[in-house]
Amino acid sequence: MPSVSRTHPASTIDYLTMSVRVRFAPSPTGALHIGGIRTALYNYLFARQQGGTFILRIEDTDQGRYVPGAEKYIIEALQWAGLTPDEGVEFGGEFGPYRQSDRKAIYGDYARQLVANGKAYYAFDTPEELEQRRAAEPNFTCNAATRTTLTNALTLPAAETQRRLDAGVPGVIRLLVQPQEEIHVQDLIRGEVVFQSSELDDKVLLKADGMPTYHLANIVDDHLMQITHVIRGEEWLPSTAHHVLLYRAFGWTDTMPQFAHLPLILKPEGNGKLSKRDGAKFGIPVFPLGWVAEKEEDSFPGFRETGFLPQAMTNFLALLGWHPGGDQEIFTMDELIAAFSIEHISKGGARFDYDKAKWFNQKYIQAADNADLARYIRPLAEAKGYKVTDALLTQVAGLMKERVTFLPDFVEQGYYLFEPVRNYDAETVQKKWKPELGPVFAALAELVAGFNPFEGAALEEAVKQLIQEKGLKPGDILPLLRIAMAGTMKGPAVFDTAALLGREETANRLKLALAHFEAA
RNA sequence: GGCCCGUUCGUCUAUCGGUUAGGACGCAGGUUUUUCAUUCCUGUAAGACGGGUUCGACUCCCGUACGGGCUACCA
Repeated sequence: MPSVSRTHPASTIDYLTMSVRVRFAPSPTGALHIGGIRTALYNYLFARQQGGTFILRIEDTDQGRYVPGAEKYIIEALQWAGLTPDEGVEFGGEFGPYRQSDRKAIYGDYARQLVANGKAYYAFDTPEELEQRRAAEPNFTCNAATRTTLTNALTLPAAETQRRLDAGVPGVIRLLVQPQEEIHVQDLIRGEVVFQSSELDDKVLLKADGMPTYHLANIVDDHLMQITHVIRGEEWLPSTAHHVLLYRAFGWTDTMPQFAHLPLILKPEGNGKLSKRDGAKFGIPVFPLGWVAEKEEDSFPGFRETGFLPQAMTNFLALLGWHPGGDQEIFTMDELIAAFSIEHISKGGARFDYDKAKWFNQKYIQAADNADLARYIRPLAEAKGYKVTDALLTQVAGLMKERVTFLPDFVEQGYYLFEPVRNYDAETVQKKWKPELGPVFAALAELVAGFNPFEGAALEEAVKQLIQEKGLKPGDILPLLRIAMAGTMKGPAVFDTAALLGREETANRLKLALAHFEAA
């Protein structure tokens, strides 16, 4: 009879004395999806709160899926989001290397140790042979019921197995899953989840190319790096049974990390989890940073390029699947850290709500310091060819921040704060302009030209007085004044705009607008 | 198909056996601003279904339906 090893409760004492160590372990297979950022965020929040360590490990064991630039992207994205790792690739640490391809030698030894202990075995079936079996037998999987019909160390004479190994015949190492066992996983979010080992397959641990599979590398690294909590996506829940089996096989159950499986982020509309293609499909960013590919159609903008403040994105993501209770919506990073708790993570999938994301951004822009906003606006303004000063940008920020959603809105909606008016709103001109207003405009221009100091409130008072003297109402002139300054009926208070533009430019715009009105 | 997870307003969620089921986004109306936006106010709308357990169930249990994930020498 196979020996039945049971999960014995991990000695909780260890967790009380051991400092928290969590890791974010993405594969460099392309741009990091917003769901990945959320996973990183939760790990980060937990680490910070517990006074623990947040580690970045790169899981690049699949050479076929490796995408150049992806690792750099991941690091940049984490830093932009304010989730800088304490340890990991590019960040150093005592437990490196942190890139699995650089740890290749380690895994083979551990896999062979399992073979030596009878917990794993060599298997020589080729991918093609297995594919044929799967095609022929609907529910075929490699396990206790089928492994005796396959080509492996359990069915081959010992001498033949050795001959193949010596000859370098390609083969893999598979976990020997004992049937008839119950595997209990204690998930911090979902409670106890039970699996029947007879339903599990003999997972490949070491591939024919000598690289480990996710399962092996993950367990070995989490153990070696002394990871205390594994916070990852729900898609890993089914394979957690295998992971528990691996901890048992290695004899590491005492220090096995605690698991927390996060709910998935769902598409904005329709069914299924959010995917890479949804960005293009719905015309919204689903990545933190843009991705620049050789082909135009493979490139896309991210939250950053769309004009999100990183804090707005993280606040939005934090609440997508987690809530501390209470009515608070806006949280600083420090508040998130203080309030975070794994227990309050929801179980059900959360739909990606772009409207909510936009609202957060708007709120964060409104609340931001003008000088801080100026730093974000500068590159956008310079890209348009505007020559700007910090003083100007700070003023623009102050004038516009209550009416924008994205950072680029400052220079797009508020373009007339940087360059001449491009066109005048015809409808307003038609409705408000009368030839007899010409002299009034001339008087206005004169007033402006001699107005000193050129300050908004005082100018407003003077202009309104002038309007009154001419026997007109503010409503007769102010809309036209606005059109002269901005060309549109949308925007900041006219006199604030004029003050920002300065006396000379204001007078100039009055003159240009008058010419336009009279020609119309 | 098999295994696993899930299910409160359209969306994100609160509630941890006793509430007129609360908040936020969105939407609608109003207010403020002689523009737009902001602000503020009001409205809108929910416990998938069926059985239990209980004095009492959104909350616990079972079933069904629906949704999702996994089922690779991918992670």
